[in-house]
Amino acid sequence: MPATVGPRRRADAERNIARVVSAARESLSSDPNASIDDIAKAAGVGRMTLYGHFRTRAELVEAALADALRAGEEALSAVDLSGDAQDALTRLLDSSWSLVAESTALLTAAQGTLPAGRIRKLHAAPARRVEELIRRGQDEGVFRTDMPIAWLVSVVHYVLQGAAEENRTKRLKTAEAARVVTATVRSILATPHRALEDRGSTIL
Amino acid sequence: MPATVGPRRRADAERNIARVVSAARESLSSDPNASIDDIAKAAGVGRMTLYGHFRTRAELVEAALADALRAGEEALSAVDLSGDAQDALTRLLDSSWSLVAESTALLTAAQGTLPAGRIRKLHAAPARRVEELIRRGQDEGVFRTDMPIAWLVSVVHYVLQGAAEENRTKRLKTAEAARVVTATVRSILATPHRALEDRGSTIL
DNA sequence: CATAACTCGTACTCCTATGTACGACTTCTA
DNA sequence: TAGAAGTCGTACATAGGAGTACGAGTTATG
Repeated sequence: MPATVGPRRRADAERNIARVVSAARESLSSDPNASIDDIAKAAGVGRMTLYGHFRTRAELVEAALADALRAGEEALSAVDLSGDAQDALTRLLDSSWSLVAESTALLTAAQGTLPAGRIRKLHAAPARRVEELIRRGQDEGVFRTDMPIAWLVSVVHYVLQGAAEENRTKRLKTAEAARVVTATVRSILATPHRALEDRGSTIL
Repeated sequence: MPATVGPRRRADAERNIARVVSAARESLSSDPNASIDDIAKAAGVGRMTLYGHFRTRAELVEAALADALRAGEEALSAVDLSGDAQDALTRLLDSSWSLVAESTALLTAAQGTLPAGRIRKLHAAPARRVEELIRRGQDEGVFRTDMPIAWLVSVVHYVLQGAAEENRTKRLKTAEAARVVTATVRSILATPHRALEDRGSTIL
Protein backbone atom coordinates (compact mmCIF):
# COMPACT_ATOMS: atom_id res chain seq x y z
CA MET A 1 0.00 0.00 0.00
CA PRO A 2 1.12 3.56 -0.73
CA ALA A 3 2.61 5.62 2.07
CA THR A 4 -0.13 8.24 2.10
CA VAL A 5 -3.47 6.96 1.02
CA GLY A 6 -5.30 10.30 0.90
CA PRO A 7 -7.49 11.61 -1.94
CA ARG A 8 -5.86 12.07 -5.29
CA ARG A 9 -3.87 15.30 -5.33
CA ARG A 10 -3.25 17.63 -8.20
CA ALA A 11 0.21 17.48 -9.74
CA ASP A 12 1.28 20.93 -8.59
CA ALA A 13 0.19 20.17 -5.07
CA GLU A 14 2.27 17.04 -5.10
CA ARG A 15 5.24 19.00 -6.34
CA ASN A 16 4.84 21.66 -3.67
CA ILE A 17 4.63 19.09 -0.96
CA ALA A 18 7.88 17.59 -2.14
CA ARG A 19 9.47 21.02 -2.20
CA VAL A 20 8.28 21.83 1.28
CA VAL A 21 9.48 18.57 2.73
CA SER A 22 12.89 18.94 1.25
CA ALA A 23 13.10 22.58 2.28
CA ALA A 24 12.11 21.53 5.76
CA ARG A 25 14.87 18.96 5.80
CA GLU A 26 17.42 21.49 4.74
CA SER A 27 16.28 24.30 6.97
CA LEU A 28 15.86 22.18 10.06
CA SER A 29 19.20 20.54 9.42
CA SER A 30 20.97 23.83 9.69
CA ASP A 31 18.73 25.33 12.35
CA PRO A 32 16.48 23.10 14.42
CA ASN A 33 14.43 26.12 15.39
CA ALA A 34 13.64 27.27 11.88
CA SER A 35 10.13 28.65 11.85
CA ILE A 36 7.38 27.48 9.56
CA ASP A 37 7.71 30.77 7.80
CA ASP A 38 11.40 30.21 7.14
CA ILE A 39 10.66 26.84 5.69
CA ALA A 40 7.87 28.10 3.48
CA LYS A 41 10.17 30.81 2.16
CA ALA A 42 12.95 28.31 1.57
CA ALA A 43 10.53 26.17 -0.36
CA GLY A 44 9.48 29.12 -2.47
CA VAL A 45 5.93 28.66 -1.31
CA GLY A 46 3.44 30.72 0.65
CA ARG A 47 3.01 29.97 4.28
CA MET A 48 -0.65 29.30 3.69
CA THR A 49 0.10 26.74 1.07
CA LEU A 50 2.27 24.96 3.52
CA TYR A 51 -0.47 24.95 6.11
CA GLY A 52 -2.72 23.48 3.48
CA HIS A 53 -0.59 20.35 3.50
CA PHE A 54 0.73 20.19 7.03
CA ARG A 55 -1.65 21.24 9.69
CA THR A 56 0.87 21.60 12.44
CA ARG A 57 4.55 22.11 12.87
CA ALA A 58 4.91 18.66 14.35
CA GLU A 59 3.39 17.14 11.25
CA LEU A 60 5.92 18.92 9.12
CA VAL A 61 8.87 17.99 11.26
CA GLU A 62 7.81 14.40 11.20
CA ALA A 63 7.55 14.43 7.44
CA ALA A 64 11.01 15.95 7.18
CA LEU A 65 12.50 13.38 9.51
CA ALA A 66 10.76 10.54 7.72
CA ASP A 67 12.10 11.81 4.45
CA ALA A 68 15.64 12.00 5.75
CA LEU A 69 15.33 8.51 7.12
CA ARG A 70 13.92 7.25 3.86
CA ALA A 71 16.83 8.75 1.96
CA GLY A 72 19.17 7.18 4.44
CA GLU A 73 17.61 3.79 4.03
CA GLU A 74 18.01 4.10 0.33
CA ALA A 75 21.71 4.90 0.56
CA LEU A 76 22.38 2.29 3.19
CA SER A 77 20.58 -0.50 1.45
CA ALA A 78 23.22 -0.29 -1.25
CA VAL A 79 26.00 -1.15 1.18
CA ASP A 80 27.41 -4.63 0.91
CA LEU A 81 27.16 -6.23 4.31
CA SER A 82 28.49 -9.63 3.43
CA GLY A 83 31.86 -11.03 4.42
CA ASP A 84 33.77 -10.20 7.58
CA ALA A 85 31.48 -8.48 10.05
CA GLN A 86 34.08 -5.93 11.17
CA ASP A 87 34.71 -4.89 7.61
CA ALA A 88 31.03 -4.80 6.78
CA LEU A 89 30.51 -2.57 9.75
CA THR A 90 33.25 -0.27 8.58
CA ARG A 91 31.61 0.02 5.20
CA LEU A 92 28.26 0.70 6.79
CA LEU A 93 29.75 3.37 9.01
CA ASP A 94 31.54 5.04 6.15
CA SER A 95 28.22 5.42 4.40
CA SER A 96 26.28 6.38 7.47
CA TRP A 97 28.68 9.03 8.62
CA SER A 98 27.71 11.87 6.36
CA LEU A 99 24.02 11.07 6.58
CA VAL A 100 24.07 11.27 10.32
CA ALA A 101 26.23 14.36 10.31
CA GLU A 102 23.78 16.16 8.07
CA SER A 103 20.79 15.26 10.14
CA THR A 104 21.82 15.92 13.71
CA ALA A 105 20.07 19.27 13.81
CA LEU A 106 17.00 17.78 12.26
CA LEU A 107 16.98 15.14 14.93
CA THR A 108 17.23 17.85 17.55
CA ALA A 109 14.22 19.56 16.05
CA ALA A 110 12.31 16.33 16.14
CA GLN A 111 13.23 15.75 19.75
CA GLY A 112 11.84 19.15 20.55
CA THR A 113 8.49 18.69 18.86
CA LEU A 114 7.71 15.02 18.44
CA PRO A 115 6.68 12.67 21.21
CA ALA A 116 9.67 10.56 22.19
CA GLY A 117 8.23 7.26 21.06
CA ARG A 118 7.47 8.55 17.59
CA ILE A 119 11.12 9.15 16.86
CA ARG A 120 12.15 5.70 17.92
CA LYS A 121 9.51 4.23 15.70
CA LEU A 122 10.80 6.11 12.69
CA HIS A 123 14.30 5.01 13.53
CA ALA A 124 13.36 1.39 13.81
CA ALA A 125 14.36 0.34 10.32
CA PRO A 126 17.89 1.77 10.26
CA ALA A 127 18.46 0.58 13.79
CA ARG A 128 17.46 -2.92 12.81
CA ARG A 129 20.05 -2.95 10.09
CA VAL A 130 22.81 -2.23 12.56
CA GLU A 131 21.41 -4.64 15.07
CA GLU A 132 21.36 -7.49 12.61
CA LEU A 133 24.90 -6.87 11.61
CA ILE A 134 26.03 -6.84 15.20
CA ARG A 135 24.15 -10.02 15.89
CA ARG A 136 25.84 -11.73 13.00
CA GLY A 137 29.22 -10.58 14.23
CA GLN A 138 28.39 -12.01 17.60
CA ASP A 139 27.47 -15.34 16.12
CA GLU A 140 30.79 -15.37 14.37
CA GLY A 141 32.55 -14.61 17.61
CA VAL A 142 33.94 -11.33 16.32
CA PHE A 143 31.75 -9.03 18.38
CA ARG A 144 31.33 -8.98 22.11
CA THR A 145 28.30 -10.38 23.86
CA ASP A 146 28.84 -9.01 27.33
CA MET A 147 26.56 -6.00 26.94
CA PRO A 148 22.92 -5.64 25.96
CA ILE A 149 22.64 -5.49 22.21
CA ALA A 150 20.34 -2.50 22.45
CA TRP A 151 23.16 -0.61 24.11
CA LEU A 152 25.64 -1.60 21.46
CA VAL A 153 23.32 -0.31 18.79
CA SER A 154 22.70 2.91 20.66
CA VAL A 155 26.30 3.59 21.43
CA VAL A 156 27.17 3.38 17.77
CA HIS A 157 24.61 6.08 17.27
CA TYR A 158 26.00 8.22 20.01
CA VAL A 159 29.52 7.95 18.70
CA LEU A 160 28.31 8.93 15.28
CA GLN A 161 26.43 11.90 16.67
CA GLY A 162 29.39 12.88 18.75
CA ALA A 163 31.74 12.84 15.81
CA ALA A 164 29.26 14.91 13.84
CA GLU A 165 29.20 17.44 16.63
CA GLU A 166 32.97 17.60 16.88
CA ASN A 167 33.06 18.07 13.17
CA ARG A 168 30.49 20.84 13.21
CA THR A 169 32.44 22.71 15.82
CA LYS A 170 35.64 22.39 13.83
CA ARG A 171 37.34 20.26 16.40
CA LEU A 172 37.64 17.37 14.01
CA LYS A 173 38.22 17.55 10.28
CA THR A 174 35.73 15.65 8.19
CA ALA A 175 38.20 13.09 6.95
CA GLU A 176 39.54 12.62 10.44
CA ALA A 177 36.05 12.19 11.82
CA ALA A 178 35.26 9.32 9.51
CA ARG A 179 38.46 7.55 10.42
CA VAL A 180 37.99 8.07 14.10
CA VAL A 181 34.42 6.86 14.10
CA THR A 182 35.25 3.51 12.58
CA ALA A 183 38.25 2.98 14.82
CA THR A 184 36.21 3.83 17.88
CA VAL A 185 33.27 1.67 16.99
CA ARG A 186 35.54 -1.24 16.11
CA SER A 187 37.04 -1.08 19.55
CA ILE A 188 33.69 -0.90 21.22
CA LEU A 189 32.24 -3.88 19.43
CA ALA A 190 35.26 -6.13 19.29
CA THR A 191 35.31 -9.11 21.58
CA PRO A 192 37.41 -7.92 24.50
CA HIS A 193 40.72 -9.68 25.03
CA ARG A 194 41.12 -11.44 28.30
CA ALA A 195 44.48 -9.81 28.78
CA LEU A 196 42.81 -6.43 28.84
CA GLU A 197 39.91 -7.20 31.06
CA ASP A 198 41.63 -9.14 33.76
CA ARG A 199 45.31 -8.83 33.77
CA GLY A 200 47.05 -11.58 35.66
CA SER A 201 45.98 -14.51 33.61
CA THR A 202 48.58 -15.22 30.98
CA ILE A 203 46.36 -17.21 28.76
CA LEU A 204 46.73 -15.57 25.37
CA MET B 1 40.33 36.25 44.35
CA PRO B 2 36.64 35.65 45.04
CA ALA B 3 34.47 34.45 42.18
CA THR B 4 32.18 37.47 42.16
CA VAL B 5 33.81 40.64 43.32
CA GLY B 6 30.71 42.84 43.39
CA PRO B 7 29.56 45.14 46.19
CA ARG B 8 28.90 43.58 49.57
CA ARG B 9 25.47 41.94 49.59
CA ARG B 10 23.05 41.63 52.43
CA ALA B 11 22.74 38.23 54.04
CA ASP B 12 19.21 37.58 52.83
CA ALA B 13 20.15 38.50 49.30
CA GLU B 14 23.00 36.06 49.41
CA ARG B 15 20.67 33.38 50.64
CA ASN B 16 18.12 34.06 47.94
CA ILE B 17 20.75 33.93 45.25
CA ALA B 18 21.81 30.53 46.49
CA ARG B 19 18.22 29.37 46.50
CA VAL B 20 17.61 30.61 43.02
CA VAL B 21 20.73 29.02 41.63
CA SER B 22 19.94 25.69 43.13
CA ALA B 23 16.31 25.91 42.04
CA ALA B 24 17.52 26.73 38.55
CA ARG B 25 19.75 23.69 38.61
CA GLU B 26 16.93 21.46 39.64
CA SER B 27 14.30 22.89 37.35
CA LEU B 28 16.51 23.03 34.29
CA SER B 29 17.73 19.53 35.00
CA SER B 30 14.27 18.15 34.68
CA ASP B 31 13.05 20.52 31.99
CA PRO B 32 15.56 22.48 29.94
CA ASN B 33 12.80 24.86 28.92
CA ALA B 34 11.73 25.80 32.39
CA SER B 35 10.77 29.47 32.37
CA ILE B 36 12.21 32.09 34.65
CA ASP B 37 8.88 32.18 36.35
CA ASP B 38 8.98 28.45 37.04
CA ILE B 39 12.40 28.79 38.53
CA ALA B 40 11.46 31.75 40.70
CA LYS B 41 8.48 29.81 42.01
CA ALA B 42 10.62 26.76 42.66
CA ALA B 43 13.01 28.93 44.60
CA GLY B 44 10.16 30.36 46.64
CA VAL B 45 11.06 33.82 45.48
CA GLY B 46 9.35 36.51 43.46
CA ARG B 47 10.22 36.79 39.83
CA MET B 48 11.29 40.36 40.40
CA THR B 49 13.71 39.33 43.07
CA LEU B 50 15.25 36.92 40.66
CA TYR B 51 15.63 39.62 38.05
CA GLY B 52 17.33 41.70 40.67
CA HIS B 53 20.18 39.24 40.72
CA PHE B 54 20.21 37.85 37.21
CA ARG B 55 19.48 40.32 34.50
CA THR B 56 18.87 37.81 31.77
CA ARG B 57 17.92 34.21 31.37
CA ALA B 58 21.33 33.43 29.95
CA GLU B 59 22.99 34.81 33.06
CA LEU B 60 20.88 32.52 35.18
CA VAL B 61 21.49 29.46 33.08
CA GLU B 62 25.17 30.11 33.18
CA ALA B 63 25.11 30.41 36.93
CA ALA B 64 23.22 27.15 37.20
CA LEU B 65 25.62 25.36 34.93
CA ALA B 66 28.62 26.78 36.72
CA ASP B 67 27.17 25.63 40.00
CA ALA B 68 26.59 22.11 38.73
CA LEU B 69 30.10 22.02 37.41
CA ARG B 70 31.47 23.31 40.66
CA ALA B 71 29.64 20.60 42.56
CA GLY B 72 30.98 18.08 40.12
CA GLU B 73 34.51 19.28 40.56
CA GLU B 74 34.12 18.93 44.26
CA ALA B 75 32.93 15.34 44.05
CA LEU B 76 35.47 14.37 41.46
CA SER B 77 38.42 15.87 43.21
CA ALA B 78 37.90 13.29 45.92
CA VAL B 79 38.47 10.41 43.54
CA ASP B 80 41.78 8.62 43.87
CA LEU B 81 43.42 8.66 40.47
CA SER B 82 46.65 6.96 41.42
CA GLY B 83 47.64 3.46 40.46
CA ASP B 84 46.64 1.61 37.33
CA ALA B 85 45.21 4.04 34.80
CA GLN B 86 42.40 1.75 33.68
CA ASP B 87 41.26 1.28 37.24
CA ALA B 88 41.59 4.95 38.03
CA LEU B 89 39.45 5.70 35.03
CA THR B 90 36.84 3.24 36.20
CA ARG B 91 36.72 4.94 39.56
CA LEU B 92 36.42 8.33 37.92
CA LEU B 93 33.62 7.12 35.69
CA ASP B 94 31.75 5.56 38.56
CA SER B 95 31.73 8.92 40.27
CA SER B 96 30.99 10.94 37.16
CA TRP B 97 28.12 8.84 36.01
CA SER B 98 25.38 10.12 38.24
CA LEU B 99 26.59 13.69 37.98
CA VAL B 100 26.42 13.63 34.24
CA ALA B 101 23.11 11.83 34.24
CA GLU B 102 21.58 14.49 36.45
CA SER B 103 22.81 17.33 34.36
CA THR B 104 22.08 16.37 30.79
CA ALA B 105 18.95 18.45 30.61
CA LEU B 106 20.77 21.37 32.17
CA LEU B 107 23.42 21.05 29.53
CA THR B 108 20.74 21.09 26.88
CA ALA B 109 19.36 24.28 28.33
CA ALA B 110 22.80 25.80 28.26
CA GLN B 111 23.31 24.78 24.66
CA GLY B 112 20.10 26.55 23.82
CA THR B 113 20.93 29.84 25.47
CA LEU B 114 24.66 30.19 25.94
CA PRO B 115 27.15 30.90 23.17
CA ALA B 116 28.91 27.68 22.27
CA GLY B 117 32.33 28.76 23.42
CA ARG B 118 31.11 29.71 26.87
CA ILE B 119 30.07 26.15 27.62
CA ARG B 120 33.41 24.73 26.60
CA LYS B 121 35.13 27.22 28.82
CA LEU B 122 33.10 26.18 31.81
CA HIS B 123 33.80 22.56 31.03
CA ALA B 124 37.49 23.09 30.78
CA ALA B 125 38.39 22.02 34.29
CA PRO B 126 36.58 18.67 34.38
CA ALA B 127 37.72 17.94 30.84
CA ARG B 128 41.30 18.55 31.85
CA ARG B 129 41.02 16.00 34.59
CA VAL B 130 40.02 13.31 32.14
CA GLU B 131 42.61 14.41 29.65
CA GLU B 132 45.42 14.17 32.14
CA LEU B 133 44.40 10.73 33.17
CA ILE B 134 44.27 9.58 29.59
CA ARG B 135 47.66 11.08 28.93
CA ARG B 136 49.13 9.25 31.84
CA GLY B 137 47.62 6.00 30.64
CA GLN B 138 49.16 6.64 27.26
CA ASP B 139 52.56 7.20 28.78
CA GLU B 140 52.21 3.91 30.56
CA GLY B 141 51.26 2.22 27.31
CA VAL B 142 47.86 1.20 28.58
CA PHE B 143 45.83 3.61 26.48
CA ARG B 144 45.87 3.99 22.75
CA THR B 145 47.63 6.84 21.00
CA ASP B 146 46.23 6.44 17.51
CA MET B 147 43.50 9.03 17.83
CA PRO B 148 43.54 12.71 18.78
CA ILE B 149 43.38 13.03 22.51
CA ALA B 150 40.67 15.65 22.22
CA TRP B 151 38.49 13.05 20.57
CA LEU B 152 39.17 10.50 23.26
CA VAL B 153 38.12 12.98 25.89
CA SER B 154 35.01 13.93 23.97
CA VAL B 155 33.93 10.43 23.24
CA VAL B 156 34.01 9.59 26.90
CA HIS B 157 31.61 12.43 27.34
CA TYR B 158 29.35 11.28 24.58
CA VAL B 159 29.21 7.76 25.95
CA LEU B 160 28.33 9.12 29.35
CA GLN B 161 25.61 11.30 27.90
CA GLY B 162 24.33 8.44 25.84
CA ALA B 163 24.07 6.14 28.80
CA ALA B 164 22.27 8.85 30.71
CA GLU B 165 19.79 9.19 27.91
CA GLU B 166 19.21 5.45 27.69
CA ASN B 167 18.70 5.45 31.39
CA ARG B 168 16.24 8.33 31.31
CA THR B 169 14.18 6.57 28.70
CA LYS B 170 14.11 3.38 30.71
CA ARG B 171 16.06 1.42 28.19
CA LEU B 172 18.87 0.81 30.62
CA LYS B 173 18.59 0.30 34.34
CA THR B 174 20.74 2.59 36.43
CA ALA B 175 23.00 -0.15 37.72
CA GLU B 176 23.35 -1.57 34.25
CA ALA B 177 24.19 1.84 32.84
CA ALA B 178 27.11 2.32 35.18
CA ARG B 179 28.52 -1.08 34.33
CA VAL B 180 28.08 -0.59 30.63
CA VAL B 181 29.70 2.82 30.61
CA THR B 182 32.90 1.63 32.17
CA ALA B 183 33.12 -1.43 29.98
CA THR B 184 32.53 0.65 26.88
CA VAL B 185 35.01 3.33 27.76
CA ARG B 186 37.64 0.77 28.70
CA SER B 187 37.35 -0.75 25.28
CA ILE B 188 37.56 2.58 23.56
CA LEU B 189 40.67 3.70 25.38
CA ALA B 190 42.57 0.45 25.57
CA THR B 191 45.55 0.04 23.31
CA PRO B 192 44.16 -1.92 20.37
CA HIS B 193 45.57 -5.38 19.82
CA ARG B 194 47.30 -5.87 16.53
CA ALA B 195 45.37 -9.05 15.97
CA LEU B 196 42.17 -7.06 15.93
CA GLU B 197 43.19 -4.14 13.83
CA ASP B 198 45.01 -5.88 11.04
CA ARG B 199 44.53 -9.54 10.91
CA GLY B 200 47.19 -11.26 8.87
CA SER B 201 50.33 -10.16 10.62
CA THR B 202 51.25 -12.68 13.24
CA ILE B 203 53.47 -10.43 15.23
CA LEU B 204 52.06 -10.51 18.74
C1' DC C 1 -13.53 25.59 -20.97
C1' DA C 2 -15.73 24.89 -16.82
C1' DT C 3 -14.91 23.79 -12.36
C1' DA C 4 -12.72 21.89 -8.67
C1' DA C 5 -8.33 22.10 -6.67
C1' DC C 6 -4.86 24.81 -5.23
C1' DT C 7 -2.12 29.05 -4.11
C1' DC C 8 -1.11 32.54 -1.08
C1' DG C 9 -1.42 37.55 0.63
C1' DT C 10 -3.37 40.16 4.44
C1' DA C 11 -4.90 40.37 8.68
C1' DC C 12 -6.20 38.68 12.50
C1' DT C 13 -6.19 35.96 17.38
C1' DC C 14 -3.69 33.46 20.85
C1' DC C 15 -0.24 32.26 23.51
C1' DT C 16 4.03 32.28 26.00
C1' DA C 17 8.12 34.16 27.57
C1' DT C 18 11.39 37.83 28.25
C1' DG C 19 12.49 41.95 30.28
C1' DT C 20 11.11 46.84 32.31
C1' DA C 21 8.90 50.36 35.28
C1' DC C 22 6.96 51.70 39.37
C1' DG C 23 6.38 51.73 44.02
C1' DA C 24 4.87 50.06 48.50
C1' DC C 25 6.47 47.09 51.89
C1' DT C 26 9.85 44.42 54.73
C1' DT C 27 14.21 43.33 56.78
C1' DC C 28 18.97 43.69 57.47
C1' DT C 29 22.67 46.19 59.52
C1' DA C 30 25.40 49.83 61.28
C1' DT D 1 16.04 52.86 64.98
C1' DA D 2 17.06 55.25 60.70
C1' DG D 3 18.01 54.41 56.23
C1' DA D 4 20.01 51.50 52.92
C1' DA D 5 19.27 47.22 50.82
C1' DG D 6 16.36 44.00 49.29
C1' DT D 7 11.66 41.89 48.24
C1' DC D 8 8.09 41.32 45.14
C1' DG D 9 3.24 42.26 43.28
C1' DT D 10 0.90 44.53 39.44
C1' DA D 11 1.15 46.25 35.20
C1' DC D 12 3.07 46.97 30.84
C1' DA D 13 5.99 46.89 26.59
C1' DT D 14 7.82 43.69 23.36
C1' DA D 15 8.54 40.04 20.49
C1' DG D 16 7.99 35.98 17.97
C1' DG D 17 5.79 32.05 16.45
C1' DA D 18 1.65 29.08 15.81
C1' DG D 19 -2.56 28.56 13.81
C1' DT D 20 -7.25 30.55 11.74
C1' DA D 21 -10.26 33.14 8.62
C1' DC D 22 -11.32 35.17 4.43
C1' DG D 23 -11.24 35.57 -0.21
C1' DA D 24 -9.41 36.85 -4.64
C1' DG D 25 -6.68 34.97 -8.00
C1' DT D 26 -4.44 31.03 -10.59
C1' DT D 27 -3.90 26.48 -12.63
C1' DA D 28 -4.51 21.71 -13.49
C1' DT D 29 -7.50 18.45 -15.42
C1' DG D 30 -11.48 15.95 -17.28
